[in-house]
Amino acid sequence: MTVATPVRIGPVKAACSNCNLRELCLPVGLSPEQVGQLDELVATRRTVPRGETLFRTGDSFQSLFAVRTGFFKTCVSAEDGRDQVTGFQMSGELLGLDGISMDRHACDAVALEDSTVCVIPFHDLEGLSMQITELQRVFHKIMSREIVRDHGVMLLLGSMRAEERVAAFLLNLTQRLHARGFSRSELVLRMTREEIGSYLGLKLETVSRTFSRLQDDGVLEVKQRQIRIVDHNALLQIVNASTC
Amino acid sequence: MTVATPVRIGPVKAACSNCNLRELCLPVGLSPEQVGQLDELVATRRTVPRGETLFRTGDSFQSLFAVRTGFFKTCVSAEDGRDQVTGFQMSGELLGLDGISMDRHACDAVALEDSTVCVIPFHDLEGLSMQITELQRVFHKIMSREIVRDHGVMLLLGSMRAEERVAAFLLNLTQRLHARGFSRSELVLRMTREEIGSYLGLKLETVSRTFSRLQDDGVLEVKQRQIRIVDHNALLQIVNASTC
DNA sequence: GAGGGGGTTTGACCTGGAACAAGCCGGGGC
DNA sequence: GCCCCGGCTTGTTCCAGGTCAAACCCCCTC
Repeated sequence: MTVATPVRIGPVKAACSNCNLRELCLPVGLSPEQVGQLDELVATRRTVPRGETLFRTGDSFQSLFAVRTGFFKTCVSAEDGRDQVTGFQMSGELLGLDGISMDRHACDAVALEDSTVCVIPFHDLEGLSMQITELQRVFHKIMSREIVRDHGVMLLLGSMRAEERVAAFLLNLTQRLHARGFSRSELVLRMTREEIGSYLGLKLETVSRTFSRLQDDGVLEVKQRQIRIVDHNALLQIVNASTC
Repeated sequence: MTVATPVRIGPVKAACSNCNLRELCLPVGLSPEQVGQLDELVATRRTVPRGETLFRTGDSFQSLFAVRTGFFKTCVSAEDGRDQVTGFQMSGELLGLDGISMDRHACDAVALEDSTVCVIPFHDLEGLSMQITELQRVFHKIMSREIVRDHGVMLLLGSMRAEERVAAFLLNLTQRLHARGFSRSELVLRMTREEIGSYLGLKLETVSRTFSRLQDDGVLEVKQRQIRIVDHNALLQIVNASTC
């Protein structure tokens, strides 16, 4: 039984049972036996080197993917080439939910660092979730959570100002990283200023200026992609600041 | 067996089997017997007078709702009171998917005209979809479609200019209305300029000005909430126009 | 038919973020 | 070591859309 190394290409045996992301991923709340049944289904992994796509708009949809290690962005593009980053995914998060509706992927998923994903054949997942109530429930919650998240992004894009967007973005990232055992106050951005800008509906210069301003104000320390949150409360206040 | 009248309040017997929205709603693609099983489940209707909420953020989540007649908006609000319209729902469309993730609704649903909805107890729906593969599949597709739609809105909010947003909005509305047998070129807006603006991330004045400009350019005829699309292609061009 | 009020239009002005441009910084390759 | 290049910062200018204000329109009520 081979062990996956970061550079290895091709399928490798996965196993939810001994995965430390159990509590953040599809198996959340399932009994050990049920997770065992999932193991059968989630049999393979795939490695995706930095910069490569996991899937692309229009690709036939067969499987969902759970990020095991690494970091992804998803983006949709208009006919005219403009594109929009719709999300950043880290370990334990699912990719590909958009593909279910038309049996084709509706966005591109790109690895922002060398990554590995677990391949979850969707047909099999539907089958198993007809046997395991809890699995069905978890899956529905995950889809619903994505919808709620998207609505939050709409609120951000539709009614927040640049500084608020950046603050909300940082708080969201650190909160998710913290759930994975990382520091609440230090983070390394995996994406460029341009990708952040696309996600937040801002230009990269605006993102950069906003970081600089927050640094001047003593809220952040910014060294390229290394961010230290000096004043967490200030960030919270920026997000909640009513525009009155 | 009573018949629902528009002003009647309270539950009334529903029936998917003889509903003319079958092909746009949850039963799409199910066999007659399967739709019969759905009938058992979708037993009640509710009327919602114009201006009233169907559910509110924080309400305990029990059921999904299928719009039968009328028109809704959903909106999320930030702590500071700002709010963002996240969607407009017409007949055949589902409301409440956001509630699954936390067992509480995560947005408000408000009727923009006197409306009726079919009540779909979610627990029962999950139960039935463990028996009917096709129902499970349809439901997953509906959730996924919502995610894809949301990503489209993010693209709109993140990277389109006012005129493009308004054009995309009108094309989307007419396309959905057309699927329900209405004209492709005439529509009556059910929402205010302010609600359109909130959805599109614009101020009501900007929405109004954009309508006026499109009217001056001979693309639309606007009489208050009555809109006639004079030049459908022009709208398409506005949306697809690359910014080069 | 007078009055009122919510929604809408239009005008004048202002500003936050975009656009353009120049320089900087840091890591990788030779 | 040096150079190169992609990503980042910072300065300047500009404009789309926001803000504020006034008037208008339609419908409803009395």
